[in-house]
Amino acid sequence: MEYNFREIEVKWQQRWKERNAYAVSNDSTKPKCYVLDMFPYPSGAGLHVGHPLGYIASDIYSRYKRLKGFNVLHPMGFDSFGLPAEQYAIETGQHPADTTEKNIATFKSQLDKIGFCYDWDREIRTSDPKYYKWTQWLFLQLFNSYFCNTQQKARPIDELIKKYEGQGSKHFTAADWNGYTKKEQADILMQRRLAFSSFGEVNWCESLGTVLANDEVINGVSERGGFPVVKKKMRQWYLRITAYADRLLQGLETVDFSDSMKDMQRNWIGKSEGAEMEFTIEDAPAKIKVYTTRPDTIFGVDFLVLAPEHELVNDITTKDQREKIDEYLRYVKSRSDRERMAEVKQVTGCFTGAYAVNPFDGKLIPVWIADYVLAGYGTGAIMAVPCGDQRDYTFAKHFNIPVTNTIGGHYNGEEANPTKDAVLENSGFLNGVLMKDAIAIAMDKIDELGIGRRKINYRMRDAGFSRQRYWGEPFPIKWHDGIATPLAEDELPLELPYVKKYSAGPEGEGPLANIADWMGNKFETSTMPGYAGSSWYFLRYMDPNNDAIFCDRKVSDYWNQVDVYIGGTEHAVGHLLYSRMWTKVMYDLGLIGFDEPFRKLVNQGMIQGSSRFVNRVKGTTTFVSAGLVNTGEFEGNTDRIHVDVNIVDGTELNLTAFKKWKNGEFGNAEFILENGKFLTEVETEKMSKSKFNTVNPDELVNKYGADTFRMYEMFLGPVEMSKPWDTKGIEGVHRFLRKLWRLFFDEVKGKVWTNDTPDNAEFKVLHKTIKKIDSDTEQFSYNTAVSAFMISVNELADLKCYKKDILEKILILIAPYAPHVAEELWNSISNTGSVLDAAYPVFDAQYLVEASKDYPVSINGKLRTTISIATAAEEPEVRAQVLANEVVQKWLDGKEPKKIIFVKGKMVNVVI
RNA sequence: GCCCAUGUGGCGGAAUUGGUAGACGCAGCAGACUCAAAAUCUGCCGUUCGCAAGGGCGUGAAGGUUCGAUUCCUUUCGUGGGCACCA
Repeated sequence: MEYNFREIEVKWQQRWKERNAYAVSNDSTKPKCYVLDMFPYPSGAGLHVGHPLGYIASDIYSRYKRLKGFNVLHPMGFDSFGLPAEQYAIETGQHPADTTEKNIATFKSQLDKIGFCYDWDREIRTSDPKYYKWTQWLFLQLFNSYFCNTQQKARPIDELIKKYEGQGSKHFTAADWNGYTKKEQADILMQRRLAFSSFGEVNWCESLGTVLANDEVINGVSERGGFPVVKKKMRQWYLRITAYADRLLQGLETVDFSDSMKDMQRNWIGKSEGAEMEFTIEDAPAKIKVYTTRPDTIFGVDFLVLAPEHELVNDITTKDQREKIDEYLRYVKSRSDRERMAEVKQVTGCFTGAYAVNPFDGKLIPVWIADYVLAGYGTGAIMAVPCGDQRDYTFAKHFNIPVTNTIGGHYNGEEANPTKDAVLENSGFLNGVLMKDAIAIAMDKIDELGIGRRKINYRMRDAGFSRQRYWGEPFPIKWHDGIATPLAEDELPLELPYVKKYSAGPEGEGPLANIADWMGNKFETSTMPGYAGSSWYFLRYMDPNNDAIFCDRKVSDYWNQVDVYIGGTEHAVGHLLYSRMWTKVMYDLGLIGFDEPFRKLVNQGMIQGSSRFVNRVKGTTTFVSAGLVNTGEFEGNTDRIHVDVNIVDGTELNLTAFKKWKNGEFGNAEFILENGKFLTEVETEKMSKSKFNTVNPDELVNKYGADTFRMYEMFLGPVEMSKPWDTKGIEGVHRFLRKLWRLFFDEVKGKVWTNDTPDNAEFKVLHKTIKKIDSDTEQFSYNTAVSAFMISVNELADLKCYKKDILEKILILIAPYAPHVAEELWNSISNTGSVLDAAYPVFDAQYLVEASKDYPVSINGKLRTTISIATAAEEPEVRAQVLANEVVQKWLDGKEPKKIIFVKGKMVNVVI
């Protein structure tokens, strides 16, 4: 009987499906465990080997928790709204709904072949009206709420309206409020809503007549067509995530994310404490507000820099400078934020002609504009201190602005020094004060003089929440006379209308603006962004078919937080912050009972592609093996061509397959071999179709089986680590599973397993394995767990152990990793029930007790020998044994050791 | 540029987190079984000196702390991810 994985896997997948083995109940006496993957965007390329990495890890964990007695929720769904489907529609005319449907079918069949334990009855799709009805409903909750600064939480906007009607606000009286027009009232309320509408800048491409994503803009021109792209102000929707900045920071203390992930979120939020100060302008009424975290450097300010988009630029620019400023503004408009930040070496800027007055000493300082200052951060203006800030210094040198030194010897005249440890000089009332101390003194002075105030600043901006696109959730909003009016709950979902064309509307509005019916109803024409649906999907899985509410409160109280969330770091700041914010809002409004969605986060690494290249002699059909490319006549005379990684074995090209590849494009190729082989070059790149480095899991599952595929993906390395995909090692894992099989059945002899009683050596192997697998599985250390299984099976094979008492326990341990083969063997050794619900083996330490240990003995930290010493031995005994050892005596050469270090159970080090 | 991660044999990686560097697997080499092939099994497998015993070197690079450093600190180089309309 041989290991016929194809038959076994199909059989069990069917049986599990028939008896609903993965159905999850919301009603159980068992403890709950919620294991979630970041759901995929169903792209047209299908699943590649990178996708399943995290899915397999979470599947193993789910199955393991189930064996340990938990009621496990492990769902899967699709993030099916998004830009790629729309771009594909523009290119091919196929409707996104159709392509998305097709892609999801492909994804599902691919996922099923790998044998995941999903409860498909709980599947969700963000583009399904039954789902996005609740996305729209939640948007309305955000729209109808404001952030109460006293309570530090979201409250219904009606409470604010009542307050305005009854007592007014800081800025207006109740009588004022009641006298305002509807539009004026709406505008004031809009400034407090958690989902609000305002004006923002977008990438505008005049030639395409559309707004573009940053990804669609390359070096200032559109990716499609290469047309110029400029910034344009348009009405947009935003989420007031900045209101939650502090709570998003505090919440990080309560969750189990990696430190690096928390760092990334903290940096994104970018909280800083400093002062906002006003500089008056000489001969002009304007005042420029700057934000600084270093008010101690105020006497070192040699110029001010405004962001080119700053609203005062126009007002303060002098006649002489007008032309130059306009020219500079045109230049800036063509550059993306990312370019502006990245190209630091290229110093650009322009003098406005205006001078500001230093509020402390009255010194006149020139006002410049430069693109290294971003409008979105702080006040969009900075005070430049060249002796303390390198960018300011570079700018000053480039434009010959004299540098004031306030830090004495700490400044060498050649580069800035951002120290806080200098004693201040040339600094008026701060002279002689240590900079660290001067910060607080300067703050007090600013307060005292009334020229500014202390301020906490955040780098984070409110989140743009509208897209001028078709394939997204419509906003449940109508516009009447400039007032945004929400739809009533019973009008939801507002369904996305079916269209045949996806081109932008007039003035760059979304494609919905082309629909007469839509415009007649005065519906909002933009749609929600990709992250709308993904900001709350983890709640819908709990109660996916509820028509009355997004998720019943009793159900969300039961499942509560996601216990483990698995996904890539690329979502570190976007998706994770948005879903954390939505959760906090829902918590504030009493819709759910917890305010952090994810208790623990596991970051999976990226699987990169391993590209292969062949080298062709220029202008010929002759190909040269990799080792010969830089030799003789070939040097510098070859082109490098991507070749399909699937027709290369390691680095050796399969010549027959190559000739057939791409419908025989290289059919008449000739090859110059080395040592009888044709070798390719290797490079690690992003996995992508165009680089011919994608590997389809289907092919591997067909060839080796799902169990082998699952274990091999885990064996590649730690889940958190990025690594290039290489199919080469999969044979080893397959061999291992066949070896496991042979402990039960022999190809010739048939059944070999027995009911004999195991001996101590066999129990030792088993319990060593239980201990290792249990802790590795709990800690997501799956590569070492696979290795431990291999060691265990190797040892059992060496011991010729075919005993059921040992083997059935091994089957339970391995069931989360290789469920099909485990279930097959479990059933064939006549166990009743399914291995999916077996009781997890319990580790017993008594089998691992040892009488002695081979201690490594080092001389001066270098290993020289090992000595077998009783496990219980203490220092004096060990000392005597070590000194009596031949090798140690040889190294001592008659001398006394200076010191002997003994770490019980670890090692001995003799210092000479 | 800023933020985060990472660097160990020919390759993927391991190392109880300061205590035997290279577990496990791939590839390779040698052998057994076979008419042959596949499958399987056995041995070798960082580098260098040496017949051997044994020694030197070795975790991107350079310093430092320590009895002892892949692990901690400083500096530096390379690679990957993110940077707000890709998801």
